[in-house]
Amino acid sequence: MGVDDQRIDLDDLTPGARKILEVASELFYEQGIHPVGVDTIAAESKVTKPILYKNFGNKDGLVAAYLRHRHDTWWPVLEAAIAAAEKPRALAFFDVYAEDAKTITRGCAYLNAAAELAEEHPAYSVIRRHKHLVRTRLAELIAEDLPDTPDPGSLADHLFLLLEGAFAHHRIYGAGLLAEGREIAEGLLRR
Amino acid sequence: MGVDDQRIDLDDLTPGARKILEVASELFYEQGIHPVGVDTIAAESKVTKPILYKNFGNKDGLVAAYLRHRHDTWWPVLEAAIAAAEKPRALAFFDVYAEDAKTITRGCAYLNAAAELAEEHPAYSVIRRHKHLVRTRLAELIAEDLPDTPDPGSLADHLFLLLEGAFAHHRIYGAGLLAEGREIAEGLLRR
DNA sequence: GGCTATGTATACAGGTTTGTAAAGTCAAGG
DNA sequence: CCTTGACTTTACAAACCTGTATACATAGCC
Repeated sequence: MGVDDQRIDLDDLTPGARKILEVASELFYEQGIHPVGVDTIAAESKVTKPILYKNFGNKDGLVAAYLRHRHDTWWPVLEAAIAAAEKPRALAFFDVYAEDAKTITRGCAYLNAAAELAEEHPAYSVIRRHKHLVRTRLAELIAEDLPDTPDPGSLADHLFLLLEGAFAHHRIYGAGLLAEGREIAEGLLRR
Repeated sequence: MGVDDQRIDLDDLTPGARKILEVASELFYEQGIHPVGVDTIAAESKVTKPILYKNFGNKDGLVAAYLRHRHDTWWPVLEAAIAAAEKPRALAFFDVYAEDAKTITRGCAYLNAAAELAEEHPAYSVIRRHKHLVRTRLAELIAEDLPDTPDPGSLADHLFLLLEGAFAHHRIYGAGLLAEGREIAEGLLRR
């Protein structure tokens, strides 16, 4: 419960619902939420609209499911990178983001969605939760790996801003800024 | 020429066009681009649709004009703050952003627009230019005020990421992150 | 006076959007 | 054998969207 009661368990989804979610995830990220209609999603996934509405309620529900599913599949990738990383493990965040940026070219899906949606949208809490988890996980790693840091919370937020600032501008400045952010972060952690 | 040939000179606009631009700027920022229709803009500004299309061509043209106008009115405010600031003047960026954040609550208008628009959209170059000007102006101030800095370009980008990272998350984390970013920046500049 | 630019009022074309209704197919499992 | 659940097909309702056409009013300026 708590967070997990909103998880999307792919095994619980019918094949049609799973296909819809896959196609919607791809299109929503590549083109944004508003430009992609449910007709397009239904056509592309070869599953009909009534099934879409039966499974996700309405478009807003599908958007929320898209972001939840994206988080749920991405998070284990992050944790695996953290588990495999040398100390200071906080740099693993930069590596995972850089790896993502090789295949996805529109920056942060959550910030993009937040820019399009009103705060009342059911997906907005998903966005907030995702960012909150990133920020707190980063703070945990700093506190564990650099226990002698005078102000670990401030250092964690410092890295958070470097990481997220670079990713937010990925579409404008490309991957270079992310690499530069990583170098700066490395310098900060060495002291 | 160069950049200025795309400036929006408010004196060159007819009263109707000016009103349209004002109303569109407000609505596009507050609600986003896609949710605001031209009918709404025409109704709210009490100027009819044919005048809107005569002055701005189409909705895309109005969106581009919105961002150009926003930049053109904001930039002198920034320059005034820079002129009035003590060294290191780079901190003036944080103060202007923080002042903005008191009245506007949806973060960076340019990142928000970038998230909604395709790269082929006529407004996209306006977004790129705005961010580029911010980044280079910041680098100029660093180079002038801290001439002994070993790597001024890297320090400038460091501040850029702190500044923009905090502003990009304004809608999620509020003004606190911006204040924290400023403190971190102050610490970096003191050395 | 007459030209030009600005704006109004009204209506419409043509397309796209979300969302629903109704009837029927197909396969697994008790 | 028969119920249940997943899915299809087709059609439709009701908004909403961008953009245009037509005809008229008004005011400044040469």
